[in-house]
Amino acid sequence: MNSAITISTTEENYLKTIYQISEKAGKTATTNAIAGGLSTSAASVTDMLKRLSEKGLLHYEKYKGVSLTQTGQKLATALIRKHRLWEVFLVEKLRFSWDEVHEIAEQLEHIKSPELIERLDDHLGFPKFDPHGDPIPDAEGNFAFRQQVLLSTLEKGEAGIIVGVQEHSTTFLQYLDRMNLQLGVQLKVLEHFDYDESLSILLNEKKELVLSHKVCQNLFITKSETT
Amino acid sequence: MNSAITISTTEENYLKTIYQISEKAGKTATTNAIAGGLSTSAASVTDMLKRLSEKGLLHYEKYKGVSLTQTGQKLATALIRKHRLWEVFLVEKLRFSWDEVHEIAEQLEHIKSPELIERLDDHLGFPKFDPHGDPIPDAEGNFAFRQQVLLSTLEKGEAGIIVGVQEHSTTFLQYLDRMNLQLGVQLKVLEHFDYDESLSILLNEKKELVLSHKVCQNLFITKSETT
DNA sequence: AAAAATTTTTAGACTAGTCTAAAAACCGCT
DNA sequence: AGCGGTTTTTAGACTAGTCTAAAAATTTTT
Ligand SMILES: [Mn+2]
Ligand SMILES: [Mn+2]
Ligand SMILES: [Mn+2]
Ligand SMILES: [Mn+2]
Repeated sequence: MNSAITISTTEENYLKTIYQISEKAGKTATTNAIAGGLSTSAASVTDMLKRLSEKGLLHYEKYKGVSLTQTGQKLATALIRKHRLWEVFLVEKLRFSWDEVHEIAEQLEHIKSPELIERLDDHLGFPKFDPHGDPIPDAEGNFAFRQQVLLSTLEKGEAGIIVGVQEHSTTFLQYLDRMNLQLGVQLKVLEHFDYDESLSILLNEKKELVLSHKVCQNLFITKSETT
Repeated sequence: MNSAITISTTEENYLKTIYQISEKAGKTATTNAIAGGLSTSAASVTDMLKRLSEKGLLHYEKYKGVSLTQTGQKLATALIRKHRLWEVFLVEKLRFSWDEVHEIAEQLEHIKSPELIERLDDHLGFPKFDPHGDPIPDAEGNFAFRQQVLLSTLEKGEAGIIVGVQEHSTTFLQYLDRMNLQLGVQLKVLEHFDYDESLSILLNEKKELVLSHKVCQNLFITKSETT
């Protein structure tokens, strides 16, 4: 039945990058964008696109950009699933902090064993979100949906809970730690400063603090009922 | 300081195989033996030996076989450490059975992160032996020693505890499971049959059973005081 | 000690993945 | 419709790792 295609780690990384680009940039991924995402040359990308197209993992037409096939998408989401489950493992079980796990998960996501990942999922209690608040797709590639907005869109007086980050850089994550802005923290907007679009917020109904616009644009919030 | 040599997964596998061959076969590993251990051609091995020698990981002289340098040995034992710790993880935490873990550990052992492996060790409670009874070297490459003999060397009346297996094949491990011959099981030799060198043993002071010579030559036992 | 058998090395070729430089195609603008 | 700039593809070369076939060295047998 299954024509048992083997897929290399390199190919997997291309698929994942293409998936992530297509996801946010609407539909097709361009050669240059892929090259950027993988820190490789455009020439290498063109080469690989031909090979992946040959294997039926994406639709490729010269100069037209690419989009993943059903099969290609399945492989990409499986990779994201593995990446995020390993991140949960590293944080929950091995006590790594959220800014240390991405690089290790980049390696672990390529371990090949369907049984392993299902058992890991079980071991972790079937988490739906990773340590950065990103949704973990199920084995079929379906992501959980969650109502969320950027903190920068909240009005004065509105309240909510931090549920995720948009940017994943180490410096941002460490900054958040320093400010006690972990996932699950409850906050309320006290004041909006038009001058630089910074916000004054109240953390856990205790600490008051001012956040720059840049920070507010990178924090996902689920609004709570304001009584 | 550290000239930051990078080492590929392929190179790691060569080092591990050479270490394991040198260990049991006395001193130097031959080209053919390495080729056999890695299921590759002798020509490929010669090629790689030159490269690893160039990198200072082993001593190579044409036609004379090879032996690992200090550095090469450190890398090899680090790999064995990782392999065995991951096997413990798979069995203890993810509930795999001992005949399913080797292949997965072959992949996991190549994950590069010193921090990861030390945290894993901690998480597992610093185990000294893996699920097959093989010793887990510490971070310096030192193996724990344990008094052990093959079951086939026990005399009638002698008793002991199963502490390891010599052969690691799936069929052997599954056979042991079927016969309830797990690590830690206590046994006593009831009778020795000269005809085919099989042994009649008493398991956990309860069940009696006859084991072939082949089985007895692949089970490690730590003798207990016979009162 | 020479012949035969075995092991190891060399030579040459192949694949996956990468690069740089140059050519070709595409896009926006006049 | 054509020019200029940007993007993409092609061409050609390089590395790591592999292979087969043949040559060279070593070991075993006679
Ligand atoms: Mn990540
Ligand atoms: Mn994440
Ligand atoms: Mn193993
Ligand atoms: Mn083992």
